[in-house]
Amino acid sequence: MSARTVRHWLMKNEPDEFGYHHLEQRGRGGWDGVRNYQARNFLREMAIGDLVLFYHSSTQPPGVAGIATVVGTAEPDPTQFDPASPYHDPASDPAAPRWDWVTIAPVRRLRYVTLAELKELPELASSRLLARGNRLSVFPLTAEEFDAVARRADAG
DNA sequence: GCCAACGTTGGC
DNA sequence: GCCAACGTTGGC
Repeated sequence: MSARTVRHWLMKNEPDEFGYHHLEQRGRGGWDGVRNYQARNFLREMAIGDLVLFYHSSTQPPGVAGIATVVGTAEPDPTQFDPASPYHDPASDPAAPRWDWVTIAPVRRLRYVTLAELKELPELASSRLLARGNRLSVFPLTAEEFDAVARRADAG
């Protein structure tokens, strides 16, 4: 038995670009476009079986749409080498790629939990999710934070 | 559309 | 190494 316990994460995306419904349609998907070193380093810490809250940002209202799980660990994000991609990074050396992605798959859709609801959860009061000025698109949650959101969704 | 917050870039 | 300028994020 592995001693490693499942870790919990939150990942943000704009639903118009890649929302939870897209993940459901495709079955699995590479999480491309992360171009922030701190977020990338979190991607590199992810292990298969880790659980992810899939958050919709820059939409009205923002909120958590579902649960996903990591099915593929970090590997080079191909969009960094694609000149046609908005995520193209000409400074990234193919011999030492700068940016990674992970592959995730849906676990279950949640009743949509809006940001306004998240702000009311005492378990999230000190979470990075609600921290002022937090713009990171990938970051860890505690199991307590993750469970509080799932319970809120299930409570209707 | 506005704006606060933050990361990155580049001149020095 | 500093820091001003600039670009991006993301809620409102």
